[in-house]
Amino acid sequence: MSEATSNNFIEEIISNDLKEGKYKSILTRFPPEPNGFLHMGHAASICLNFGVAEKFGGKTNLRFDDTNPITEDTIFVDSIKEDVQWLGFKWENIFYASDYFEQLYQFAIQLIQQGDAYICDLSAEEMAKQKGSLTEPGQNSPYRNRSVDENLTLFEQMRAGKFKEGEKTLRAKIDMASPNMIMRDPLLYRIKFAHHHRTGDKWCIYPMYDFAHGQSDSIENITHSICTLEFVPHRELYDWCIQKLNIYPSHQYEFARLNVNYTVMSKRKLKQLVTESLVNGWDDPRMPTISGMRRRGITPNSIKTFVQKAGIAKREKVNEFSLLEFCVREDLNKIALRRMVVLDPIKVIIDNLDTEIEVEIENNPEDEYGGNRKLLFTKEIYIEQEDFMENPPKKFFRMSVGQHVRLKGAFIVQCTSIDKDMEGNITQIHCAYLPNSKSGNDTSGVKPQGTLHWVSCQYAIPVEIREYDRLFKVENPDSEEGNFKDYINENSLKTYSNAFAEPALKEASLNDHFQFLRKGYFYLDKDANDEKIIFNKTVGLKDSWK
RNA sequence: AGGCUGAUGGUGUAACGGUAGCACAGAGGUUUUUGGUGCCUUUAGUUAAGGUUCGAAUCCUUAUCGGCCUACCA
Repeated sequence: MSEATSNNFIEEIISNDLKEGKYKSILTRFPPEPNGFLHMGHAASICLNFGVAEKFGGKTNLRFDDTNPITEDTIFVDSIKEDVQWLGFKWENIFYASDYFEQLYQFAIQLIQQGDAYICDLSAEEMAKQKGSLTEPGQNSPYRNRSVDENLTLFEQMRAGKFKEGEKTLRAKIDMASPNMIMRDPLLYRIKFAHHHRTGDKWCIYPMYDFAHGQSDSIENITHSICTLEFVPHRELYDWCIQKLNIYPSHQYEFARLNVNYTVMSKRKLKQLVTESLVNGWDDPRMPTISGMRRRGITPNSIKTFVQKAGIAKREKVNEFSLLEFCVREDLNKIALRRMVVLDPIKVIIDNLDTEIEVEIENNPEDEYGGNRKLLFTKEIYIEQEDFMENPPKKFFRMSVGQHVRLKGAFIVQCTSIDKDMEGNITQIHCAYLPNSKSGNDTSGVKPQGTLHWVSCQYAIPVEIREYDRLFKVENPDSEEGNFKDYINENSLKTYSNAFAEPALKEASLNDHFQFLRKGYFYLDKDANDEKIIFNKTVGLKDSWK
């Protein structure tokens, strides 16, 4: 099997670096901040970082970028670990930026000693004012030329808690006229009297992202530090720090974040949906979070395939949700156990049947070793309301008076009449079955055009089915006028509380993925219990009938 | 406006100066005891204008359009 898949531009860079002997092996890292749950965009980053390492025989560290104690928490650390593992990746080491706080502090001292950093007394507002604009240079801070000794003393006092929050900062001395705003004497350290999830109250000064990330990469000897496009302007500072400190030269490469239409992919917005109860938590099956997708029944394989098909490039892009659906169906079609569930039932009476007849149906036609299961065909069954029409259009292959249909795995039936209530609603349907049409032994010669799924009224178990639609009404909520929440699809959750499932589904577990025949792929909800069995619809089947 | 960055069918992605290909979506057909799956066919593209070259999606120039950057967030 010749590997024909071409490299993406990151893999191309790595491949060349390896070829030129720049590195003997590569080391990447996935660097989430533990302040929220991972989403599809993170999945892309995970697949990229771990994927290139696997592809080129390297390793990947999981590193928590925990330099802002205000927002970070161990519950996020735990969920992130779980999600990465669930996707099927193994990290070489787990590190935390906070592991390096002492080392980072020493790096800061080195910068001060070299005259490359200074303590600044400006407030946030004053600093912003002096920053200049995109077209105008900024002004130097009046504190820019403090002596090395004074800076050293002040920095030591900052660490010792001698100053209030916001009173002093450590700044890099670079260039207030740089066309790159990031390089206009950026903040390196700020004072925060906050409890850190790992270092506790040991520190009251914390490094900024720009002073922590590159150095952390360098300390770990990361060869390729892969991040998203918005960090492009930070690369100049990333390189500046490494060069001034004269430490291991990790290099940063940027790719376009992954977006999917009809949803949002920013931690901030997802958090808003959760805190304002617009969805039912981070793992709501409508959320593009890893935990939401897991709960919905989307498999790690299909996420990986999707990310792979979506590709890695440098231009902003929005992928179609239908590509994800395709990947999910492709995976689930091979592994999902076939079962019959009637979501919206109507009763059918087989008038000429007075016994129970055992029938056998395959568990998965795509799996020759999948085996069969037995079901009882009984006098009273449920079918889907939408599978019957009193006045059918020409191409309606389902049930209508006089028409023959096959009941999956059982018999051919012919509808004889319908009962209605006072208001004219159909209450039940009468049929006659063809005794010589049993599935597998059909000698009736009748060839119905349609096959319906069904459950026995007597043996079916009640279940709740939750069906999900897109979370937003517009393709790209981010680029619409006004607030993204104005475009929420208020009908994104539809609950069938009256559904009936074949008995085998009593044994459903979180290890099983199901295809409910003619309806779609379904997955047991984690909140289901013995009293209430709940299934989430993962994705529907392709439907070529309108 | 300053800097950085990008532009290939509806969407996403290849082609590394030499036949614009693949996937999804769409359309049509075929198979089928799931209107599923499989299989077959098909529609549709190099932002624009110049230039270099035997030959340009690719190199050069200009234009146009998009994204990002002025948080004591990451």
